[in-house]
Amino acid sequence: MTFNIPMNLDQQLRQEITQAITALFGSSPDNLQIQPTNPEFEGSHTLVCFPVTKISRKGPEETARLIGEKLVAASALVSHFNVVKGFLNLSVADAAWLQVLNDLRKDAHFGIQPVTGREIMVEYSSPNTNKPLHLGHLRNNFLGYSVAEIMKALGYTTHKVQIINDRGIHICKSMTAWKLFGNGETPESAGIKGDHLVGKYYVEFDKNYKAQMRDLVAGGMSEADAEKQAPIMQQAIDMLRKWEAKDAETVQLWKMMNGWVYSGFNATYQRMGVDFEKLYYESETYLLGKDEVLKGVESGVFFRKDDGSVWVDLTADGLDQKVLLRSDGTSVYMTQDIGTAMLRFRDFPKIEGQVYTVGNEQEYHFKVLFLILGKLGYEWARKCYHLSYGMVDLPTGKMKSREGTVVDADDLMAEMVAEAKKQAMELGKIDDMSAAEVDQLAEMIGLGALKYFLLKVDPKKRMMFDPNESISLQGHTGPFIQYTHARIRALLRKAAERGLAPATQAALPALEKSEREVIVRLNQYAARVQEAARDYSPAVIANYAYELAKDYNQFYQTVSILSEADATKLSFRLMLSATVADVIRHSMSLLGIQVPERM
RNA sequence: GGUCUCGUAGCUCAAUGGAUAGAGCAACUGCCUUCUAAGCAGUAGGUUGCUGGUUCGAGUCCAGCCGGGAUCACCA
Repeated sequence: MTFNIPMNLDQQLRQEITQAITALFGSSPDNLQIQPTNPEFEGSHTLVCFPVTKISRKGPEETARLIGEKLVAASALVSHFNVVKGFLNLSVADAAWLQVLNDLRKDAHFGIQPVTGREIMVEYSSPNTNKPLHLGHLRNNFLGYSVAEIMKALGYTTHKVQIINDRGIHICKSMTAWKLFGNGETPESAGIKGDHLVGKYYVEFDKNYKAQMRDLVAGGMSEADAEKQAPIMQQAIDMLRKWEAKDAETVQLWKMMNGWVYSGFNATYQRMGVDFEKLYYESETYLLGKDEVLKGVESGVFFRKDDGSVWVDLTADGLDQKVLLRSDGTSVYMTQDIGTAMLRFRDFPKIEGQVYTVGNEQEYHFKVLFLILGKLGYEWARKCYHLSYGMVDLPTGKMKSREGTVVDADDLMAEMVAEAKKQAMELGKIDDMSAAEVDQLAEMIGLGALKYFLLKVDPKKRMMFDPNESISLQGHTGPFIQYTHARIRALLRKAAERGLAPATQAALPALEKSEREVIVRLNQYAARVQEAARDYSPAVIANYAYELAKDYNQFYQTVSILSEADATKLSFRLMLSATVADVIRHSMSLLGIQVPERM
């Protein structure tokens, strides 16, 4: 499938610069460095001329001047230039900028050139089922969802999935404690969300476990022995054994409590605004990798030790040896992940790879996993990517469930929405809204603030979550950008009331500085989306949306729009505003953030 | 200890090897009788942890050191 894609301004300019340099000096470097001009200088595009001096055999300033003169003479785009040291600052003609806006206005993809026929899978969330979601899961979910949306915007068919860690000792702990102390309590009888109720018994387990250990140690037992010997732990281990033996009563309890957790999770996911195409359950996949590992033993990829355990030797890759099957033949985490990966490529044969959104404490694990998949001969192993993100720290330090410093996802979302509502009411701009409309708006703003806060930071970096600062709705925040959108929409409504419509085709003799700057920013959007996808970084989009909103606000505050006497200018400014609103909405949607019509 | 990773304004964060390192918050000054002030303009705030090296050019690359963090389980 081929498209007739019109060349965009950046590509055209690059081509013209290459031609100019070739005409002047006989040849041109392949990778010309063209960067946005610093705001302190005039122009929009800057050619860094130092690398060209090798070909020009002249000083950087003279090289820049010669190229600039050539471009002004030969290029329809470049209107004038200035040289600062070795930097050639180019000013693009206003007519060209107007063309950029006209093209953008007509393009449903805002200049993004979609690829087609490519598919990718994005895994995110993937919680344990023994406690509710917390702040760390929020970063995970928002990141994974956003990366999937960004890939989608580039034309990929994306499959959002998660692996639910529904089996193992952790859920057995909650089950044991519930059995011992629950008295048949249910989410309904307790009036508590299912995931929180199960989490309550996980905490209950831990409390009793600790008390028992203390007693045992006081009685002279070593700490290591006490950890294993504590009666309640014995009961949990017994529970796991029964589960693996498919004991009917245990399986029934397991199903019931996991069911509570799922309905709780679903409510949380819904409020978060994330979704999944398919859920994988560890209980259904944990045996799958075993066959592949055994096959690997036969083909010599893995080896068996005397005690029967199976290992992979990665010392040649600079890593260690890693166990894949225990001596009793059971699977470990790695084995399960091998099986899950294969299952997913079987379910979705057209995906070219998958993105695993998992915290950076598992970097070693994924390095090993991808190496193993490669050794097993799977081509797609090279296209698997660990979207590794940093921990979210609190001002008090690391979140620790044992110390009760975990920030609960449901609580946090509720607080953010409540704060948004409070501030909206105080401003008094929405007094005529119905209660339902106010709630809907508060939801949009509160979640927008939270998502933006977590997404604006480079995913790879560890970040600080200060509850007081994060709840702020001013400055470099989601609500700032939402506000800019709402204000434009209000402007357009008011214009429509007065019978004024945005131009469909902009035509002006010249642009105001602030107008040109907004168009220059709009022109960068497609490239920034590409960059975000390349780096798996929603932060790129988040920062772009902020820059665009800032540029627009400056324009908004500098020129008059509805009271502009010149009808051509007025309709052009409406068109520019409408385009900004559209790009804000689009870019924010890539972050999973909705924008309001008024606020 | 081995490996990986981070260290930028008081705080939280930006900066494809390029120009005098930028925003927001906090502090201080202005701007609502005119399109939404959740906004705009301005002041102040820096030896980019330290020392070398590579380069025309280093916050960015390399080496060493100092200081955080992660990881190195027949846990997940």
